[in-house]
Amino acid sequence: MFENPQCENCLFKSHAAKFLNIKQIGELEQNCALADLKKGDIIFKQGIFSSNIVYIKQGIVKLFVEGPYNEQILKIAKGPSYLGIPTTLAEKYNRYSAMAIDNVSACFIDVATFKSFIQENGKFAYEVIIELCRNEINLLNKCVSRAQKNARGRIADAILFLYNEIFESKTFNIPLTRQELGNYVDTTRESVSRILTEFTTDKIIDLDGKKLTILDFEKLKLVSQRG
DNA sequence: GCATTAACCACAG
DNA sequence: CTGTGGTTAATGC
Repeated sequence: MFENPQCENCLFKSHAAKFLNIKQIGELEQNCALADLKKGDIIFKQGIFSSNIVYIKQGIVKLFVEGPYNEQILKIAKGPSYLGIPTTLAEKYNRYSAMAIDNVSACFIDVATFKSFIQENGKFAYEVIIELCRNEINLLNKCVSRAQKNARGRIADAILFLYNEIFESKTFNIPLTRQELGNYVDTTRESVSRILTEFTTDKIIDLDGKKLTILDFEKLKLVSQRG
């Protein structure tokens, strides 16, 4: 009833997987399972043993940790993207959780198989490293944003991030509640609400519930820098 | 002092 | 789940 996935001709094949040879593709097909997830589905959970690397083919996910008071959103990501490489390769128990915040199509890859590709196939490994590097640079930028910008600047950054990295369109539905957006940019849901209405009255954005349109891109970038 | 910023609380859709 | 108003604390002229 469950067939092995067809990795060779996958429409969402990762950059790294393009370098796998026939034998390795065969191993991947044997050791990987597909899942279609809905908004709100947990992909993996903090504190729980995990033996899979997840590859998101399509869809949007959030990575978060359960902090002492709130859930802290570490990252919003969309497919195609690997998920959980740091926490699965370096740790026994997951250090953070991942949840689908949209419909997601994901592959769960056996970690031993994934490790063997890294050890046997330099080009595959290189592509994986590049993805990890990009993630790290993004996190560094977020550190600076968090430490040195005020709430307006951080929310402007979040809007720019959603535009640049996730939707690539000036109109999109914010995939998070105000509370989650607050947890993402280190502020409260009240401040998010207030600042978004400020941006609306300043004609920087247009807002209708979750539907956001960037009206004044230059001004938004200015707010990102100066708050 | 005075202004700004943002968290916390409460209440209403 | 959101938006808004009041209050309060911290910080910087």
